[in-house]
Amino acid sequence: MSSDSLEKGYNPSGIEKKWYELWESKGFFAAEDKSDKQAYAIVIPPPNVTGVLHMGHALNITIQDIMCRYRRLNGDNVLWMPGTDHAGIATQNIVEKNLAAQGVSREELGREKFVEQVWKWKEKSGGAIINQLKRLGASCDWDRERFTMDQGLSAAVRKVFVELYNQGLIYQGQYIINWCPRCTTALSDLEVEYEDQDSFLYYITYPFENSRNGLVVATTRPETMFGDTAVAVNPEDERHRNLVEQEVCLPLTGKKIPIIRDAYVDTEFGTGALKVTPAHDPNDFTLGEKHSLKRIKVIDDNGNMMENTGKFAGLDRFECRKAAVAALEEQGLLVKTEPLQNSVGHCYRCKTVVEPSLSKQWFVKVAPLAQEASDAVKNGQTKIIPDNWSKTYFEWMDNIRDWCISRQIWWGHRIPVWNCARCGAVMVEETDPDRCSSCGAREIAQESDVLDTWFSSALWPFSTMGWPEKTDLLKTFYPTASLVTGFDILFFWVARMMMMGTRFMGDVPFKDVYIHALVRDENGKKMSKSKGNVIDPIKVIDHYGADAFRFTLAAFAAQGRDVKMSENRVEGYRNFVNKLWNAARFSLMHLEADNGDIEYNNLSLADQWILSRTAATASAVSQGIESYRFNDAASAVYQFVWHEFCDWYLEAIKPALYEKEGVEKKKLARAVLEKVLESSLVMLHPFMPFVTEEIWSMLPSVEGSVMHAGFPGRTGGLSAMQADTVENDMGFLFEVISGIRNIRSEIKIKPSTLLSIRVHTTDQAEQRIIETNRSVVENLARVESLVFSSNNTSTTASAAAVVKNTTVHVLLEGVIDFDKEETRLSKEIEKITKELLSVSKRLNNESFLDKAPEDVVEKVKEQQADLETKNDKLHLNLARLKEMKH
RNA sequence: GGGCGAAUAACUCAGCUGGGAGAGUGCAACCCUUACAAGGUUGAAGUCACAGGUUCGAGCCCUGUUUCGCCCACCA
Repeated sequence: MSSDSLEKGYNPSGIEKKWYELWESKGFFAAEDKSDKQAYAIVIPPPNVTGVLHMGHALNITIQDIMCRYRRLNGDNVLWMPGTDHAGIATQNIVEKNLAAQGVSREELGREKFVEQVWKWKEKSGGAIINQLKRLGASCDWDRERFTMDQGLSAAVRKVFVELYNQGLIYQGQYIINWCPRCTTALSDLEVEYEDQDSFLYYITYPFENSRNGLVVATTRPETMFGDTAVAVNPEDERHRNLVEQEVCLPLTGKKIPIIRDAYVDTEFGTGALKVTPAHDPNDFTLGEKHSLKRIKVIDDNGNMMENTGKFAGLDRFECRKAAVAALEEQGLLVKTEPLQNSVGHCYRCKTVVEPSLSKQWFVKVAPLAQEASDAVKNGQTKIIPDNWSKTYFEWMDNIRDWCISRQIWWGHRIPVWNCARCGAVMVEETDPDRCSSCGAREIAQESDVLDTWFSSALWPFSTMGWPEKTDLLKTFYPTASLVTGFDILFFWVARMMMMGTRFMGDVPFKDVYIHALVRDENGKKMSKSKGNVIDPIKVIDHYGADAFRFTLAAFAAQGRDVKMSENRVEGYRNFVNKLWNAARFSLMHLEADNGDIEYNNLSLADQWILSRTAATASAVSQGIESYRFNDAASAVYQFVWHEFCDWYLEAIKPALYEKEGVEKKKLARAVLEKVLESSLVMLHPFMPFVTEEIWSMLPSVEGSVMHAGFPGRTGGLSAMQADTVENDMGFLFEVISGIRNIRSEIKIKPSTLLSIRVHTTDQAEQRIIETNRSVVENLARVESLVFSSNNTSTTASAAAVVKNTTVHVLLEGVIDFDKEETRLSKEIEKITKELLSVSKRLNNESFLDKAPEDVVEKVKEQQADLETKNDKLHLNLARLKEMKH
């Protein structure tokens, strides 16, 4: 036996790396393109190539790995498809920053060279996160790793674009969009993050011609006034009902602009007069459309004032705000300024304030796609778990606006549209054309814009499997089983995959969407670099081991909105890993290469019990994982391993293992011990892959990897009836032991003192249980002498524990402390009395007897009977004790 | 403005279709009993946010209130 080589404490460093490399090199994570086995697929939410592993990834990956490893243990053909996302703006920003450090701008470099640089960066430092996923133990099929910009995926993107265009679902047009002046690109509505901000509301007089009077408008953005093409009032507004003027003068410019009337204007806000800037405000844009107003852009792509703003030209938009206000004040046109909290949009990549701006962009007409995607969830083809997210999903799908998909950056899928310089023809092609398809001219130019990153991610579930080719992989694995993700990208990603999947595959991309919580710090705050509250998952792994960390995440993964991460908790599960390690160390001292078969007919009660519990646990773990209740699964196996296997079972079989009951018993116990340890390792493997594999490799009786061991059966070789009896009997034995321990502790008998006990029982079965498990009681309660007595009246001093129909007397000659035992008994009686009261109250209630279901009434009656028996016996003992005191 | 969620032991949280409240940590006491002190045994600790209602019975269902968090929306 090699237990000498096992360290006392489990040390994960080195072990994790060893096993991960072995699994990978042996191809244990590989899926089969075609197979008779049940197919099970998950596509990874592709992290950004720029990504660094954070807690959110860790939870997300752990959950998926648990499901994949669990399915493999059940013999499925599992595909966990990995890859990364090119993350257009984010990646471009990083490379630009690097270049800036060398004093080079991307414009200086030119498009082609710049994109080359990005690829170089990607090869060198991109995808670092993949190695971090491996540290976690992620069992992805790495040979299939994909990238949203690789050839296959790019082909898929083109095909989808062209088809959507041909279906009339992609169009180009001049609309107001969200513009980031820092990234100099358009953004979709989703890519704008709104934040409440302390601003000012400026009241400005727009005078009538040749008058000191005018309309006072209220605005938070005076700098846009140069683009005003009207002032709007509500026709119902009393204040403006008698207005005769048709125009006002736009201050600082001298231009005349019309007064329009529209019910859109809120009479409650400001002065009830609204300046209208169709080129820089989405609402004003619609208003302008309705009233055929001119659209005048006054802020350029970099956020500076344009030539048409006169002396303000060239100023930054916020500088201009100050300057304009000052100028207005000087002219006496600023009526007042009051503070106002409003919500301002920021770029989700660089946090710059977004400028709503008129621009020519490409859009996807999403309504028809959204309809299909919405229906797929309504009719149950895809299930969202937890279900309350469905409502959010529907809500969004129902109110969706067209998706701006063009980005004015260089890193990404270039829009496959060419324009002919000669005849103006527009070509939308899957393969690059070399001449105009209508006039044959060679002077054609491709659109310079690239597509929104999320456009390619939307195709991920099928593009990664080889679409548009008809691959075996698609046939085998599409639609995938589950998509696991946080709710923060429900709209960005999940909704769009649903749209593209239903449209291009004719089937949903996944059957289940499991939305997990977001990980926050221990105070419930979002982890962010600026707050400095980020816990680095890799550091946690270094410190506590990947297994402990994964188990913590699983235990935390209750279906909810967020989980609070604390290292304290990880430490607890590190201890659990260590507990398992030591249980294995102990077991290995007793196991041999051949421990024989389990002879079900000769097993001890403890053996039968642990087999029954193993089966029950296997069932609970399966159910937990299959229903996305990972915390239930984790706590079931935790409870089993620590408290049932270690605390009770291992202690209970020590007499047998040390051959205090003969060779035969020892052999039987070994066979069961082996089986239960193996089952425990397998059940734990999805949660703690490394330590379970390490221990597995040390078992003398098994070969191969724990990954292929097969998930334990759910019956344990016992019938349900047997299991019931066994658990009841064992429960009784535990109570007897706990009763004795309680007496020892409460009346302060040292643990080193061996006890003498006398058992009195009126129940044959109970006597038999104690008798046949005598050594268990002796060992666990530290008893040296155990006798049965038919006589319940004792002449010697004793403390008594009552369990069902049995009274256990702990004999206390010389050591008894009457007072302590009296207090203990009284306390016990008090407790019982209380319980008895509540039970009787129910049984005395006629409506309860009348209306409650029979089995409930029956149960309560039994409870009452048990409590009464116990109560009687306790009183008897208390009375005797008092007698002896005198 | 609309929607979603949370409030349970000192702390962090479980508690799925209503039957009488659990875990981990922490706390207290005792113990280095030949796997484990990263451990063992025993114990204390809760008007389940508040107010009503439905029910024989409510942490769970209904109504309202308070506090906190998140998401969405065209808050000049």
